[in-house]
Amino acid sequence: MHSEGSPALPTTDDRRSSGYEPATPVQRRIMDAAIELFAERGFDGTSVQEIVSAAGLTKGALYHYYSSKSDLLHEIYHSLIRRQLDGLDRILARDLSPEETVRALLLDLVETTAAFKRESTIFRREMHKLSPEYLQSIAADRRRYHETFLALIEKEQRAGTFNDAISAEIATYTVFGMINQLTTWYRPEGPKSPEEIAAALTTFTLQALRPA
Amino acid sequence: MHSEGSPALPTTDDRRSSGYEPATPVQRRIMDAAIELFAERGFDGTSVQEIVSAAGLTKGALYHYYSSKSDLLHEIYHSLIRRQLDGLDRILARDLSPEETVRALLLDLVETTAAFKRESTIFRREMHKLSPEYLQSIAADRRRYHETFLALIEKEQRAGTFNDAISAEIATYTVFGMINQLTTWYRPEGPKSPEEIAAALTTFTLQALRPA
DNA sequence: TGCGTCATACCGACCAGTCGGTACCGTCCG
DNA sequence: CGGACGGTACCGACTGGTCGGTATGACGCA
Repeated sequence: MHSEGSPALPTTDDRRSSGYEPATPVQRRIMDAAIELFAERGFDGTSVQEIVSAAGLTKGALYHYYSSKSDLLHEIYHSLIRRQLDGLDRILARDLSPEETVRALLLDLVETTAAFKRESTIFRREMHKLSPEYLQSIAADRRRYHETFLALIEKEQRAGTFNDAISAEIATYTVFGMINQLTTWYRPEGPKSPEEIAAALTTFTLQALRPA
Repeated sequence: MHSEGSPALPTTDDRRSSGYEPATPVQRRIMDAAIELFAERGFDGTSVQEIVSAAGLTKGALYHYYSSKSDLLHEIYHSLIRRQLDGLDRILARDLSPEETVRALLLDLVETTAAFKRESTIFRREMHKLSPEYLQSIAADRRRYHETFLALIEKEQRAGTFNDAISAEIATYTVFGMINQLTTWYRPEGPKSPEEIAAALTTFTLQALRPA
């Protein structure tokens, strides 16, 4: 159906596969400014001029590296999702017990969300602004995380180590809802460290799932 | 409308407290269009022209009833918050047991969020766009709900009927996070009714808080 | 007749994106 | 060794169009 240049989707030959950082200092400055402003004023509430001014550059520089304003948003989402999926795979590869897997996943989710709070905030607010095809790809990634977590709980319920009177689906939604909500109240300088938050959330979750 | 007769206690100050609806049909049409479009495209992503076109009117009509575009947003927030706080007060007035209070609160939150899904979505995404003074007032309302719920849990923990190994704060954040997350996955035509969702969430929460 | 209600026409500011141009680099030829 | 060459990085003025908001007046009902 696409007869000519369609929006660039993320491809597997990403040259920055060893890291998530932009290639040049100028790109880094642009992304930093964009993340800061998008998190503060929203995507539509931020003008390209504001971004480049904050970065101490001009529009020429931005459009030299990025094809559009949405391109910036795509980059932000992409690097965040990639980071989270990397965490998921890394933890699954460790082949821990279900309980320890839950603990490790929650820790990773909390730490990632805390460390990239602005990006997570943008993602939470502006996900719906993605182009349909891009949204589909991102949604698939998220679903994978969701399904993995759900399957983990359901398996243990069948084995009798988790309480099957609890809806695994609701439990999953609750956990991810809590993670998303983090961006609204977590403060780096606040009294609770990410580790403490993750520990408390894990206790809460495992306590709810503990057999009757 | 619920058949169970709420006595509709007329706590009337001069404002009409019996309903949250705009006074005139034209206002209703404007608000409906605004809610629909804000939920779909975001506040900044929606133009005033689009709102009045969708409502079959012109800008003259909108600016006759509302002072600005932000005013529409304020109205949406205000009626939603008022509805939720009314629910809170109504439930507290029933003086139920703590467990039943939790159950009733969660049911009301889920039902309200489901019934006003678009408004809740807008609220979740665009809260930060409120003017500082308005934000302060809305935040105070939210905090009241939060503090009430938190105090409820802490009181029972001291009484020994809830497990005090659980962080009451994390539990509260988790519950409200789940409610907020509802707007991203709840579908009126979906398999789970608001009542079922509320029941499952209540079970999950009370199970986690059950003494060791 | 007077006022609430709404339409029409319009404004200045600002928008994302473009384009001609420039400064500075390594490279290669003479 | 030097100077022409070409590519990358970036500048900043500009464009067509859209934005939220306003001024003014017509229409109908009390």
